[in-house]
Amino acid sequence: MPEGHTIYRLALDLTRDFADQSLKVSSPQGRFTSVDVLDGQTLKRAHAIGKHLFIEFETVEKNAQPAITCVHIHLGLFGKFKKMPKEREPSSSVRLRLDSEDSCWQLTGPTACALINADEFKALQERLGADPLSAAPRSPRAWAKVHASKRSMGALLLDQSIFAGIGNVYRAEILFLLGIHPEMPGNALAKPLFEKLWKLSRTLLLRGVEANRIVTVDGATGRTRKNGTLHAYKQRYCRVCTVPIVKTTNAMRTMYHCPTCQPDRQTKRA
DNA sequence: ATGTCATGATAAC
DNA sequence: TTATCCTGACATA
Repeated sequence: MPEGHTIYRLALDLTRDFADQSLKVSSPQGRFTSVDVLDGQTLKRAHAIGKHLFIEFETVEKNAQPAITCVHIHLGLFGKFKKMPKEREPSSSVRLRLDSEDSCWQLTGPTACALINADEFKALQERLGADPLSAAPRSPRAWAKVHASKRSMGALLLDQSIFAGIGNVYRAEILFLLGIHPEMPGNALAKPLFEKLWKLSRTLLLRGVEANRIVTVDGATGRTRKNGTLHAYKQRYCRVCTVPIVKTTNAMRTMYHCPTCQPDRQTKRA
């Protein structure tokens, strides 16, 4: 499930496998047209902001100083970026393939995969809000936006210009764990509870990076399919109070909440 | 075998 | 608010 944890983990894994190595870079699908610029160049690092992945290459052209060339990738709903056995032949749907001596990664189905210049990177950086994975444990700007908004907490958590990296699964889980009704307006959230929310987002995302999947239930390993790893998202019954989970729509996305554990649409204190 | 929905985001109305 | 893009898993027939 590509929410922020997936992208952060990808950045770590790509950096681990490829940093400071010259790579064979190709687009078997042919839709990443500027891929030639990167072939044979050195990958310096990969990093993430929210659900956006950036891979930086040091590119050297003839008679020119080395420059940094940045690839911007967004998986969207369907994208996958996975490590493959090196001997695997790329299928015709592979948008981007990276090969080192030892490792091979393939990208399929992304919403975005393109070179961007420094200005375009800057614009993205400014468009995105703070990422709980990379930013300080508190985010004054996110608080200011939430505090000033009468939009629902469900909508605000999905807003990438406020919480970069939170997706539909994490929003359901975070609101459940804090007992916040998804329709509660942002301006009704007391500051201490916002601080808790930010810290919890960071904790859960970090756990997601480690497990490489979303785990919000304490003690759930996520290894077996039977022991659920989630509290509310796509769950039938609340595992705390056993009441049926309610399915609604919030900000045009499916929302799940427990009517007993998240009863209160009014002002909430921590 | 066919249809529906999904972790996301954008453009256009 | 809707249509649209990309792909795969699951449900229904």
